[in-house]
Amino acid sequence: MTRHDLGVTATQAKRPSVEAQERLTQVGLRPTRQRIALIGILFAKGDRHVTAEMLYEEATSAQIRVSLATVYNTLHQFTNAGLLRQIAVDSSKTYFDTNPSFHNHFFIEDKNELIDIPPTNALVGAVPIPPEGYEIDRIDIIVRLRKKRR
Amino acid sequence: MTRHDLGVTATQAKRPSVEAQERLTQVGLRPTRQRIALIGILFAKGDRHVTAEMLYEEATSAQIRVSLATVYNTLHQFTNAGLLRQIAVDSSKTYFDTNPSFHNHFFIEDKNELIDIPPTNALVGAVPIPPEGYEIDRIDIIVRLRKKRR
DNA sequence: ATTTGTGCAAATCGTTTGCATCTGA
DNA sequence: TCAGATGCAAACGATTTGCACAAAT
Repeated sequence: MTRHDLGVTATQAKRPSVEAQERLTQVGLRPTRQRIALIGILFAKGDRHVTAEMLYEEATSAQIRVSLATVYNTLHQFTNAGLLRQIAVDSSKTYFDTNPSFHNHFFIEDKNELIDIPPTNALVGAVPIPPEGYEIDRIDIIVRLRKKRR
Repeated sequence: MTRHDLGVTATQAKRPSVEAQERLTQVGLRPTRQRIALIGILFAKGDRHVTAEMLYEEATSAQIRVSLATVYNTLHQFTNAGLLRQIAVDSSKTYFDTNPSFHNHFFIEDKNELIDIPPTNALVGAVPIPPEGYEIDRIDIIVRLRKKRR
């Protein structure tokens, strides 16, 4: 079980999960009803790439009462806590990745979909040396894909 | 002289440039007053990373009458024509790079500044294989920098 | 003369904020 | 009890759009 996999199934998402509660407490966030529910949805099924709107829709249709503003707050709190990673694909929507460890992404332009690049297929290289006084915060690599024209 | 360097100096930017006109015609855009002026500003001094707002300010203070909407239009037209490259650093502002050829960027987080990674310092590696039916449009690599803490 | 571009203001859209109310420790 | 969290609606900021007018071919 990886660090970001809480082992919560989709059906469990609605019920308070002990694991989710512990996880929240660990990172210094109060285990509220909304946060427990959201953490449940986010980590229920493997790695995901969600927008605030997507998560909000999903929570709402799962009978979880939560406001969009709280979804935004929660996503940022989880990101600061290291549970999520933020990804900038374009200047409109912001995506959040449930796998915070370093890896790269394919972005399928005609579907606005973000998928992990399998590690066996990864783009790796020398890490550049930052200018004096700065250090690397993180490296974002996005490989943009378009439909192959034949 | 590189392909994207028109050799136009800052002082020439205000006067219609034959080179700018030719360049526009080449890519199928009518050489209008605004487009000639903007192309002049953009390529006057080496590689740059501008936002629509930045370019608009610069044009305005150089006595060039142009609307912000036209700046947006023009930036997109130039991008489609291959004169510029669009860079997504975060989900607020959109940056345009006057060097459309492949290279990577440092993003200085505390200054919201984008700079080229010198080629000698570049991050290169194996190019990942896209999923079936897709091909690589482009690869965006952004190395985010924060002030070194001592 | 016809097509294309421009400017303005209003509209859009994702995201943030202010503030009253609620909740968890 | 009471700091911290939530919900709502209003505010925001970057970008886009509709449309009348202007400029280029």
